[in-house]
Amino acid sequence: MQDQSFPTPIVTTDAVVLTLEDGVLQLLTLRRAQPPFAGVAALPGGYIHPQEDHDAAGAITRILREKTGLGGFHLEQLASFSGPDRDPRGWSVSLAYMALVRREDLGELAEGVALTPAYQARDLAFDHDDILATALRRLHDKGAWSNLPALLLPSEFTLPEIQNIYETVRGTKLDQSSFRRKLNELRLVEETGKTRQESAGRPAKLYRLASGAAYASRLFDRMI
Amino acid sequence: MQDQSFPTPIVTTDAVVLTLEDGVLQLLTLRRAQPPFAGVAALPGGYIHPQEDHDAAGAITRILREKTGLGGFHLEQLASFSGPDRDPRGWSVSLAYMALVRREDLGELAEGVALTPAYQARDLAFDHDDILATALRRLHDKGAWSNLPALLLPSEFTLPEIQNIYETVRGTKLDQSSFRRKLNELRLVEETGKTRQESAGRPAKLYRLASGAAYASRLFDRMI
DNA sequence: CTTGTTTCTTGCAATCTGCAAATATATAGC
DNA sequence: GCTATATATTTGCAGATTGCAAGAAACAAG
Repeated sequence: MQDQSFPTPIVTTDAVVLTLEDGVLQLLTLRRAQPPFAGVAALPGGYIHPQEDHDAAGAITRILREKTGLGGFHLEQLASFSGPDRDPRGWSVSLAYMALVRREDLGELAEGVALTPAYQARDLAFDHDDILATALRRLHDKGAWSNLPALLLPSEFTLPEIQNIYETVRGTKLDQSSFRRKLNELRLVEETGKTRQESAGRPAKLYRLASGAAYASRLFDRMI
Repeated sequence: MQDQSFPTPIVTTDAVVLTLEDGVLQLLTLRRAQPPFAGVAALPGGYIHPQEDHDAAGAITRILREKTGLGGFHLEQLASFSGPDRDPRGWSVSLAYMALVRREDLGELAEGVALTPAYQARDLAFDHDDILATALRRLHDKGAWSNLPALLLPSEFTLPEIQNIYETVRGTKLDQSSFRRKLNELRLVEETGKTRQESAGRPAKLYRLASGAAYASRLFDRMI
């Protein structure tokens, strides 16, 4: 750490914003107005403003608010992505975050903002395909032992719905009775007293996330 | 991502280098020669050199080689640390890595380089205490389901030794028969045919890490 | 050869999981 | 209303996994 006689990297921050719509995991993208990659879909992101941002998490929070109106979501660091080629403007670093949002908290989508099925999204600007893949992997991993996937659900949901999001992020079917046994043991959800019925069949009870359960322990002992 | 009319953050990279000496987890520190924090122990780190570094991992690899002579270790990204106060020179970002090294690959320690017990290390320069805490947490978490702690062991080790490092990073005792059963199921280790005897008692067989086992699945189904 | 020490192995009760069947509550058609 | 169909929810239990504890093995020292 001597004198800094080197060109300093460009520093940006980007976010993989995920939500659940009709049982499908959706990625929020922005169509870029300016070069580079003008017209291409990209993760929301931008420069850090040292004068106003308290840290990188504060920067991405500000950027998400400015560009999508979003406020109130689960935010966690993903990783950093760096190198000379990922941004045509020069050697750059992106501090990548993952944000999990309830669809109802997203409201109407502003101009240029779109939702696309997360597992099909491709050809994003920069190396954003890689960043997305990292987020999906993280969600997969934490799906084995945390309540992270549940944060995507609406405020009230059914047991088939919560099982479905876990199956989606894990990419496997889960045993229904085992899943519910765990939900009870961990006190992850609590009944609202209401029920809901789509199509024919027995109505499903509605649940909400239990207040204290920011993080449960693992869901299944034997989940990989 | 419009014009960059803002002061750009300082970008550095730092590494928590851990190794095992006499069964104790040790942190590699450098005594700082220059301000800020001259004379204080710090994690090895430095500026990224966009001209010569292919990415941040390349930068920290170069820095570790230059400052400690080290080459050949397990390296993984930890997190980024950012903000206006962590470095007196201004708003900064550190891309933090964790490196796990065999003590035998570290050789003689160069001037200014020291090993200190990782769980007792305190009052490091900058926010390096926080970075160390993040590394120890990561090692704790991955100790539940990966072979990461085993990468700290010498090339030949005994079963009590490998169990000890897992118990150290997890902070708990593990059942001996269960631990060995898993080691066998996962084919994490293989016998060398040799034995070793310290003090009294039955000699311990020597093992090496199995070649293919870069990452096993979880060690114990029920480990948190 | 007996005792002490450390390593290694085995047996088994208690717990956890996955499968499958049974039960509950609705709609739709007659 | 009654039956068939559909979806949600619960229950029972065989089989797998784990933690505990005791046993067996290999060496040093007296």
